[in-house]
Amino acid sequence: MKKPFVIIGGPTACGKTSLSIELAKKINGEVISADSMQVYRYMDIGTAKVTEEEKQDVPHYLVDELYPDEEYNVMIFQQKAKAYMNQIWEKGKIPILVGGTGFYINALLYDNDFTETDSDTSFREACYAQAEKEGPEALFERLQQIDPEYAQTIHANNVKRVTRALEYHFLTGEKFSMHNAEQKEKESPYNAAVIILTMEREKLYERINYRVDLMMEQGLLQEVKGLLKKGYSPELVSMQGLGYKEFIPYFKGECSLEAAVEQLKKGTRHFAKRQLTWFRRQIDGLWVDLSKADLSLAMTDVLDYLREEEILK
RNA sequence: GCCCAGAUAGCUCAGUCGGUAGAGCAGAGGACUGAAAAUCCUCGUGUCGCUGGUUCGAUUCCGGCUCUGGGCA
Repeated sequence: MKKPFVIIGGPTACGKTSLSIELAKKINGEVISADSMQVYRYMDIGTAKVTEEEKQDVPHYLVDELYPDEEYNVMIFQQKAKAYMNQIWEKGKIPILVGGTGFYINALLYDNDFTETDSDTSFREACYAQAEKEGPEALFERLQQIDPEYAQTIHANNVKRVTRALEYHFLTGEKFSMHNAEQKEKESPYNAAVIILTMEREKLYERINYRVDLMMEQGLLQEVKGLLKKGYSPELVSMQGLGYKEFIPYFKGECSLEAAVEQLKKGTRHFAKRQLTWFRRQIDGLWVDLSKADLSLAMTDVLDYLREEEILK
């Protein structure tokens, strides 16, 4: 008997948080965050993290669990999230995965395998050095030699992806394309229902722009300054998040505050678009357009869907 | 009222020595399977302000008009 699992995805600023909390109260659920940035402590305003007040006593996991200089990636997310799911089921409750990081959602939903390897980054660094020195094509040629199938699906300029494929081959002796093909075959081990929240593009962009202005009023600049003051380097993965990296040039005196804010708005809009692309192509589910339905109407649709999918009786 | 400059893609502008046009930004689409809020790829037809004239042919040259800057009174 597969266990019930509810997933709420969607682009940033579309209203995932409030819907997920309402739903959790209705179906006796607890929330696990599928978000690569909200895990980090001290990064509250810029990540639009749920506040204690918003939570309304609904337990949340994978929020505020790491320091900004700690590593986080799909594999760590997957391991932690699985553990929390089991805890939630033991209580007789339903886990609700909420977030905008589609890659993480997939990883958990299909229980993809991420082979454990050591965290030695010397191989990667050598790859970057080569790409830097001889150009990305030189690195890409190596991939064409060992895994032409994967090379065909990827662009030579995507040094990050090329490097990962080379690293995978280096560590396992196998082709990355084979591994990926296997993972794509997988069926979900859960009785899962996926709800994807969306919104008219224009309205979503308006909300994003407005939310950034609000973040500035709430003291985003002080938050970023505080992180730097604590000694967190701009190089950290956490500091590459939207709402953080945009202010580094400003602090260096390389751009005006207005320019940094505009950059953040633009970056967030582009991000929302990429998220939508991911959900469209990668995951089937119920799409709920929040620009056409208010929260209570959307909730009715969601509950109907959960009954159809036999998550609820 | 007169003089000068401009009017070209949603925005800022380039350009066509006369053969119906192109950059940046904005925007759109896509990829992704251990950095994913990251990384990467693709996409530019618009009455060239309106209206006459010259011309085989005008967005380009000439005249008039309208609007917008700036200057002089």
